[in-house]
Amino acid sequence: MDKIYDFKKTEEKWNKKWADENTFHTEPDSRECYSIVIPPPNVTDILHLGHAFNNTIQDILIRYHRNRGFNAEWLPGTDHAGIATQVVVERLLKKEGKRKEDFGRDGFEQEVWKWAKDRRFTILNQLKGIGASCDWDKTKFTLDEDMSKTVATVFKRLYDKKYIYKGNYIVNWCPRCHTALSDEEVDYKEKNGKLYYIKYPLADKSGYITVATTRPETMLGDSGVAVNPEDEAKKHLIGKKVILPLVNREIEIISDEFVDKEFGTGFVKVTPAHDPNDFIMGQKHNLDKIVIMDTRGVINENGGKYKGLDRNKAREEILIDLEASDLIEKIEDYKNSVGECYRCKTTIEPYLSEQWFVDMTELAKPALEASLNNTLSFYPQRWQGVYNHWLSNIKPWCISRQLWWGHRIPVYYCDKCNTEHVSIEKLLKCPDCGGTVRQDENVLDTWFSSWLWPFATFGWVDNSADYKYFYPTRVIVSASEILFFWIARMIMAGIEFTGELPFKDIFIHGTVRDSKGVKMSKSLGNGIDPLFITNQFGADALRFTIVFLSGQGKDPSISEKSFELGRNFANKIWNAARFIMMDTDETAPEKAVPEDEYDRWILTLLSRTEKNFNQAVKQYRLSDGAQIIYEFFWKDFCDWYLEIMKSKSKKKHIALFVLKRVMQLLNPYMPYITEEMNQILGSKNVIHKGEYEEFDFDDKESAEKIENIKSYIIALRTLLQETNSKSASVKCEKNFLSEVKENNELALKLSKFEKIDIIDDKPKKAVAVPFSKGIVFVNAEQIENIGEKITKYEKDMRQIENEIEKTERNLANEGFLKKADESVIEMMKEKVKDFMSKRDRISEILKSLRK
RNA sequence: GGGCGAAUAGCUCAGCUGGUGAAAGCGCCUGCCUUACACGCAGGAGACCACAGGUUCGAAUCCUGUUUCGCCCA
Repeated sequence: MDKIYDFKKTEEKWNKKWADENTFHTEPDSRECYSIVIPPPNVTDILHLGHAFNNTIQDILIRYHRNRGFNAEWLPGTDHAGIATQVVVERLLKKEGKRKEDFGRDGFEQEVWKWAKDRRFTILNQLKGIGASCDWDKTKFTLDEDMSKTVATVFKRLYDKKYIYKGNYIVNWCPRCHTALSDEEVDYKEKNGKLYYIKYPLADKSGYITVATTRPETMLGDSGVAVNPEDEAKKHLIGKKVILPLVNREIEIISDEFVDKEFGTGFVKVTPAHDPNDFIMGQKHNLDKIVIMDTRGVINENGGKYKGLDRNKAREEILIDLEASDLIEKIEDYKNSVGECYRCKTTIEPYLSEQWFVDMTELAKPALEASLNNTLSFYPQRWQGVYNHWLSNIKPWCISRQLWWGHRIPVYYCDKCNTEHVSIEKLLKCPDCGGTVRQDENVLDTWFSSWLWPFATFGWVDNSADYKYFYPTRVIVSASEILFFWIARMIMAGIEFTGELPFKDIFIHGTVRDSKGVKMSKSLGNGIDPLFITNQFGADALRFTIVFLSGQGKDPSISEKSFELGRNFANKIWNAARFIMMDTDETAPEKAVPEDEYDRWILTLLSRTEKNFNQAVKQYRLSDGAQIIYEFFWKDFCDWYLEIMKSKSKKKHIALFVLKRVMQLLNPYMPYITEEMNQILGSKNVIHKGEYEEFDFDDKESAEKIENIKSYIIALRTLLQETNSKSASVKCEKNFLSEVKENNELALKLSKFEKIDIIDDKPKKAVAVPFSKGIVFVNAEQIENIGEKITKYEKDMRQIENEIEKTERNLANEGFLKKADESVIEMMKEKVKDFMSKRDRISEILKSLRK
């Protein structure tokens, strides 16, 4: 075996084997199943550290349960990502000097398919490289035929129930992408804008009022001015008319409690077709909704002389004209948040248009109920509140997008008999009159397919065997950003269409950040490429490190250097195994037969480790799980058990046994090296299909004994470092004498002293170090830094006395004795005893120092 | 503006329903190439658990307020 672990060789080997044997594919059988569906990455995505983190978590859960005999199914796939993909392809075409209109709708769709065909697998192939054990045969794409059929079926059901409807609403409109955006697709950014105070003359020529606005160009579409009914100073103007400047339209002053008296002048212009709040006000007061721009953001015929100007140019012109008529009172600097298209960063336009909506009211009710009665569990729990709050205030979902890439809305219009039909199959003729029909131009919001993902992917629409067996899934693993528009909606869809929750647990993990705590992003260039990490440190190292460093639901902060942690751990495992298997062809035994107290000690610790580990994974505390194994393996097993084994020339079967079990525990975190070790350790089965059996072993006495011996040896090592002497003395409690004698050889070897004397009498002048059962000394006439040592031990003394005092005060307290648990009182008594002997030891040391 | 969360060693953080002498990794200091591992070994320093009150026999842990930071919603 090599001195340094060669992860590349191992990873290549197992990746090939797993692929060749299609190891992770599974079919329904009699076992209990454990299934997860992947949050489908966008087809435009390439693997970043966030994906690596998200998928490592899922893989750990899947492999853990596969090891434990579940029929574990992890279904992979990708999302067609409507806008994102269309934008990418349009950009590519632009480089060739072409526009999508040059191809026509069908032609363009084909262009996108050309691009997406192989792209669908890019990120999934990258996932294979980090060990993701997905069932690749079941890979899905949201535009697969059966997925489309599911989407249309679901659309029809909701349409027939009248949950889906068409309506004129204010939506977020991107004039660049030329489509409506959902709230989630808009990024709001604080911007330094201006607040313009514009005078609107009263119609009766008795003066003017002043309105304040950040978007003066929208005045072309004003159909009212509003004041708060409680605004005493302005009350008398309600019902009066003003003349809208530049347009010369007469509009009314209305009252609405929605108006903020403190904003601007207290007069608010109302533009129902270009502002969401104004839209609501307009509905209430029956104001005209005047659309003043086209879908490209260019002023239309309702804008009079400004027609044909881009919205930004129109603003400039309007300000010049207002200025010329002396209608601008003042202009102030003003910070406001402006919405941008998440794709192309164009400022979005609130725009009145006809769109398709889903009324979510009824869908939300059972989804909320499932959370309130805890049928759904959130990890960490605090997300439950966020979820509940959102579902309690749910709004209609705008599902139409003016794109060419996606699921086209399955609605057909017959112009001959003026009817509207929804059809799952493509409709060619009007079912009523036989006339030709045309399909709705819009496609559906990408999330309209994603929300069906957990059941659609398993074949719900055909009521397949997979669907019946693998659905519902067990857990969804996701970041918090998509709790609402994906997770909550999947729950609603699951209940509505399958009558079941799509998963029981919701595991929300953090966002990966750089070492300074800044979110990793392409634009900042602070991202770490997971492929670079797997090249440099190995996939196991990548997986282990990222999970090790992330608390439950916490944002892990990570730099390239961080991954040394996982690499070093893999190397430690490799070398421990190399050492154990040196000069032996033994393989790991099925059963552990301990031969001495060292064996019983390490087996006790192993058993405790396994219990803690299983507990951690069950509660989704995966980072705890990693740390539990790390600590046991490195600190207990390598640093002590193997060293003891070396010194005492012990047999190797217990070491082999422990090593193999640790490999089994660790397999979900570091699949490659553990698989490799498992094979070297003589196992025929690959770990991930092995069935884990509980291991129980408990010998408290041996455990305690060895801990005391460790404490003794550590004290000797400290002493050696301080004195550089060859021989030491030990003075200890009587009940520890036999251990000292029996372990003399071991103590010499591990401490590197050449001789240790057991003494009773008080030492003369000496350097001393305390341990759990006594003191170790080196007699010395000259003691270096004696002052420092005295100061240190005096400090210790004060602390110990404080503790004793505190604890004794407790034990003397009636309230404590009455209310505290028996075990706690016992512990406190034990603590006082311990501290007292510790105090004695230190005072003895101080005495010998002061002589 | 409303809601949620965080604040523990130089850094990243653990500490589960109050009873621990506050844990770990990285970094730092000292000594080691001890034939498994320098991607290592041994030893050590370093934390009045953000601040102010309160509840309790007992608070890093529960409550209230303050400060700072983050996220979400409007």
